[in-house]
Amino acid sequence: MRLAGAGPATGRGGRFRRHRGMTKVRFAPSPTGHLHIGNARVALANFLFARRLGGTFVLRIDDTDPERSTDENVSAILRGLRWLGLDWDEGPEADGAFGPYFQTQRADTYLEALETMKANGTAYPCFCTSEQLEVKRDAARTKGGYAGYDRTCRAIDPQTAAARVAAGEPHVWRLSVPADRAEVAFDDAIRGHMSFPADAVDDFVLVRTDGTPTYNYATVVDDALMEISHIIRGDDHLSNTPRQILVFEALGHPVPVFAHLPMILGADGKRLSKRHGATSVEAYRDEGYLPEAVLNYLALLGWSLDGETTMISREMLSESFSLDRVSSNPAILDMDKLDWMNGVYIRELGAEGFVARMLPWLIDAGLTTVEQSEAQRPWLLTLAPLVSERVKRLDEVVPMVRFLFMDSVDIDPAVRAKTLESEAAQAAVVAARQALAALPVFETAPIEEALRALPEQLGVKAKLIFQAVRVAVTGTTVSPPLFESLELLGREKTLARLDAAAAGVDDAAPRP
RNA sequence: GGCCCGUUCGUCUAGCGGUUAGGACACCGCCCUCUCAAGGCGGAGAUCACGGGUUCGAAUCCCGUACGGGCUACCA
Repeated sequence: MRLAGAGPATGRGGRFRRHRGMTKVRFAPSPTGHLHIGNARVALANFLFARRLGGTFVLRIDDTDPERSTDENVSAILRGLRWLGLDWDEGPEADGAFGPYFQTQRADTYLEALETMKANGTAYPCFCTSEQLEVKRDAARTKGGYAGYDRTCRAIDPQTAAARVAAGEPHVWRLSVPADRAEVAFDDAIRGHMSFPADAVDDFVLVRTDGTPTYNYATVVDDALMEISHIIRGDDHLSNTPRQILVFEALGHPVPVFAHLPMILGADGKRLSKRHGATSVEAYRDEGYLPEAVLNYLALLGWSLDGETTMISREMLSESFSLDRVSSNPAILDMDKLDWMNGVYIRELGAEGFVARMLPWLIDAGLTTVEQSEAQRPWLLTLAPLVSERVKRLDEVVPMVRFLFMDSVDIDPAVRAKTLESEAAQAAVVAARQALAALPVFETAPIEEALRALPEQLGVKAKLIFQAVRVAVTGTTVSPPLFESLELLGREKTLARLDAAAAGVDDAAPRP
């Protein structure tokens, strides 16, 4: 493989200096309005690679399409990255001596680089119109293998071409693929040796008629000027790599190391899209996933530490991530496993941590307020372990604890019929009410003691009694542990609900 | 069409010439148990896409085929 030194003469490539053995990677999303989960994984790989090697992680916004580059679209990307804790060393809202970090603000840079390529003959003007090209393309395709632009304008002699350009004739600038080049090859850090026939690379457009750069051109100019040492990206860019290598060489810049990550697919094996569920990182946040869980899960998608270890913290990842353990086949997002992992992280939060995470959800649901929660703090800390053990996602918390915050509960008629309307259940509710009313202190241990005495007293199965009380008090057949729940609810509400459960049945189905 | 990439339990993966093909999620059963979870124990689940080679020996190396994916734009 030819490196810069052996490449075309640079003429005046002074700005394209060699990177000095420093590890420097970049994540360069286009501002689509959200951070896609697949992109997040690319960002994570770059972040971890940089951390592992003590290198620099650059965030660059590849917004060659100014339409999309709104403040909101950009900040959505930044929010997503920050939520995951992927801090960048250089880029928007960070320091960096290589900015600006928005392609829309680097127009002059691309034109300047083009001068280098004009001077060393690696770029030439093309006057073909889009319509002409389309005709040519169709003709070539129906005939067989299409091999890109037919290089018509490359044959125009330089003086003539320069004159036409000077005369203001509309034109684009194309890369001149070296005629003597047989192949373009490189060693991918993940997939090994890659080789492409040079004639599979066409003289693609570098700069459009309107003077704006194309992606494959702009990104190379930026990677070169920002001294990126390793380009870690999705394998949808694998086929673009030979094109980009040729531009690096034309600019007289060393070619970075490439690493192409496999893509993430939906459950049906197709490219991930909306119908597969959440695709944006913020959607995962809104569904109650913890950033540390998403991060851990994402890291394991296409990468493994040893094939055994699954729970890996960000810190541990930063110490152990390596490209040679990235697999090269695409991975399907398994929401079940993500849910499981999220549950593990939730359980590891501890009471304090869990309260901190669930509080915004409670407030959002209108169950409490910031002010109230201060006073409720000890109560919330008691509640935390009862709930954290039973949820996989934070969005499950509100439905599970709602009964604790309401004045009364609604009971589904079918559930009521099944658990509360039998005579035994009615007797149990009444007996439980009496026993609980008589307790000197309304705490879990005495509550449990009182209720456990009931089965023998009444000659009824414990499960029937507990289930009746549970439904009466929580409104559902599934709830956090009963005795603890009653303490958290408090005597007053508990007794009121037991009364209502008895009365409710009487109203609905008066006994003879 | 052309050029590239990929293919180990349903899913994520370990494996890098000799293993009873290992682990995790999901699934099933048992235990624990006031429901649901969590936890513990056990189980089922992969002719390593297929066909040829190379080799004493192949999931591992080579070549084909099939299937999936990407690129092939004055999109990124």
